[in-house]
Parts: sequence; C-alpha cells; structure tokens
Amino acid sequence: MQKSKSEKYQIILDSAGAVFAEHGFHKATISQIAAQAGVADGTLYLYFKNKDDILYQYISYKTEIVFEKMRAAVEKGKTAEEKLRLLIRCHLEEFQNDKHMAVIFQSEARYLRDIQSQIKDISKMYLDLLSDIIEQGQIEGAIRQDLFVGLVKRFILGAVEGVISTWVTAEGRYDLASMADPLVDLYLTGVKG
Amino acid sequence: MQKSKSEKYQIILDSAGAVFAEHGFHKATISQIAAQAGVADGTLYLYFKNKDDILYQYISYKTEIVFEKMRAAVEKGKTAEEKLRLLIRCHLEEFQNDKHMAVIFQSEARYLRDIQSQIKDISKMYLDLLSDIIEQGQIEGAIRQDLFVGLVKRFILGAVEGVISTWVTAEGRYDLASMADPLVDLYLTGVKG
DNA sequence: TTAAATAATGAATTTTCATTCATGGATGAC
DNA sequence: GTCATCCATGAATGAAAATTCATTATTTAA
Repeated sequence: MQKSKSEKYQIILDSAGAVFAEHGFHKATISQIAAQAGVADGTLYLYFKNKDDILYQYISYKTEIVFEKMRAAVEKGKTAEEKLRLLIRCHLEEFQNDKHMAVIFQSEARYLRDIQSQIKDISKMYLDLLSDIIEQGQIEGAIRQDLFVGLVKRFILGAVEGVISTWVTAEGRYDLASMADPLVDLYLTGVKG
Repeated sequence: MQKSKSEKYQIILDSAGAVFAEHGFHKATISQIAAQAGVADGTLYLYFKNKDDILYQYISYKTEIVFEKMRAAVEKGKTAEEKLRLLIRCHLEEFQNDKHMAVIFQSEARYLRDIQSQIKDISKMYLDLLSDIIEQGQIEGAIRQDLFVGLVKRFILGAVEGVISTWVTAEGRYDLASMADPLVDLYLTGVKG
C-alpha cells in the first residue's frame, strides 16, 4: 500500500462511491469496484488496506470537503438567521451535487460508527455549528431563550436529513436546494395557523 | 419451512432482533441467532426461507404492531394538535420500549428497501397519517394554509427520527417519550424569539 | 405399546468473496 | 541496451458463513 494520493487512488475512491451507493457497502464486492475503476482486483490493495479502509477513506475525504464548505458558508452570514439559512442551503446543495455521497452517508452511518469511532463525525461537527448559531441567535434575541438546545439541534438536523432522505429515495428527481428557505421558515415560525 | 406461527417462530424472531440490533444484519450470523434462540442452526430453516427472510419477517411483524398502535393513538385525539401530540408520543414510546426494533429500523432501512420493496413501509404509512392530521389542522385553522405539505410531513418525521437516532446512539440513557411535547411545540411555533 | 408423522439436529457441503502473491510489463537511470 | 525499481495483474488461496440433509429425537394417534 503506497501513500501518495495518486490519480488512481482517486479513481478507485470515486468508483467505490458509485458501487457502495448502488449496492450498499456489504453487498458491494472488491471485484465490482475494481471493474468500475478499470483496474485489477489486486490493485485496490496497493492503495487501500482492505475493504473497510476504502469506506473509511471515502467518508473521511467527503466529510472533510463538505464540512469545510459548511464552515465557509456559515462565515459568510452575519446574523444567526442568515447563518442558519446559509448552512442549510449549503448542506442541501452539497448532497444534491453528490448523490453517491448522500446515499452512503444515509445508509452506512451505523457501520461507520462500528469500524472507526475516531472518524470525524459529520453529525457531531454539524451539531457544533448549530450550537454556535443558536447561541448567537439567543443573544441577538432572534431565537427564544426557553428552549432545550440539545433538542433544537437534533430537531434541525433531523429534519434536513429527513428531507435529503426523501429526495434520495425519490432518485433525486426534484430540486433539493430550493427547499432550504421553506425549511428554515418552518424551523423559525412553525406550522401554527 | 412451515407456516404456523408457533412459539419457536417467535423465539427465533426475537432472538434475531437482539442479534441484528447488536451486530447489524450483515455481520450477524445464523449461528449467533440460533445460539441466542437455543436451537440448532438448521432449525431456523424450518421457520424461515433464509437469512433475508428473517429480517423481512421481523420488520413486517414490528411494523404491523407499531402502526396499529399509532393509528389507535391518533384516533383518541379530537383536534389536529391533539392528534399530532398523541402520534409523536406514541412513536417515541414504542421505540423507547423496544430498543432492538429502534436500532434495526434505524440501521437497516436501506437494505430493507432493497430486498422487499413490497414491504409495508412504516415511513409511508406514517406520512399518510400526518397528511390527514395536517389537512384537518388546516381546515380547523390550527395550521397555516401557505405550506408545502410534502415538506412539512418530511420535516416532522425527520425530526422525530433524528431525536430517536440520538437517543439510540446515547444507548437509550434518557427518557425519550418526555421529548414528545417539547418537540411538538417546536413544530407548531418554531424557535423564533 | 408401537408405528407413523413431525420436528430438530449439527456435521458436511457449497458458495461467496476478501486477500495474497508469483509473474509480467513499464519506466527510467546509467 | 540493460539492470533495477515500481506498478499492475488476476488466478489461486483460505476463511467465513449460509444452506442442506441424512440422522436422531419427539410427539401423536390408534
């Protein structure tokens, strides 16, 4: 197994993403990934320790990219509400633009926790971003004080993930990013008549 | 494979639930399930077609029970808001009372869709219940008219599932059902200050 | 009490794949 | 041109489980 992130490393990683998304990690085989990448089975082992490692590298790589974009998006906002809107929009856009990733994050979350608990957990990082936004909102007076913040965070993240999950199930046939503002409106003002 | 739902059938199903919840479906083995049930490996094949079938039967069985309870809970309410509170509370209570089921629904949702698309999908049934409640609420004036109902339903379900998922990850160390009312408050009035 | 019929067993078989490694080609240094 | 280093190959290997089935135990009915 070599270290340098050569072009072939990337090709294999992308191919693995496609195969994992289609079949799920456990049903996917090394041969399928190798075929998709246009290399021999053994070649995968020059770049990755084993099958688990491929998933692990894939998730680490995607998590890093997405989280950096989210952080950057939030920084562009001034008020808590702006930040929240930017975060949710960024989230939906990134997953819309990378459907394989969306499927894999959704499907393999549990197994991931099993194999590598030291993985940078995107949920955890996301919840931390939300903590800051909510705190700021409460200082600004844009968000109520009498809230159980732990619940609010899960409420927000759960709802976005639910919306993404539906979109994935629908084979990505509609525009996901356009749901960002209506969704934030629901967070803020609820459904009450 | 015999048809009658004998006692042994139930024992195996429950054992499978425990093993699937602990190891995940794919890592769980027939031998583990058989050992947990106190029978020989071959015995499982008298009651189930194969490993996939065990998961399928488990989910069908649990879905039926839970959905019936949810339907009954909703019927006890009069207004849309009452119905929503009862539904969310029922949902959280049922999953709290059957942690194996909670873990399995959360972890294997995707694989299930692969093996049996004709399975009674609990999400779909749930969304239908929500449709009725939202429609009633809009007629009563308790819920705004200017909402994209498809989004609202996913918003509500996603948030409950997110809350359950956090609870599962936390090894069920706190009381889940008590989050029902605060959660519905968030749905209704949002977080705005 | 005994002979069918039924249920359960678990060792043997089969299948499925992840992983290895002996071999062969490509590239570049001299 | 030749040696050495690096990469890639894919058939062979081994391990892990799912599934089968000949055998044994248990139950039923007469």
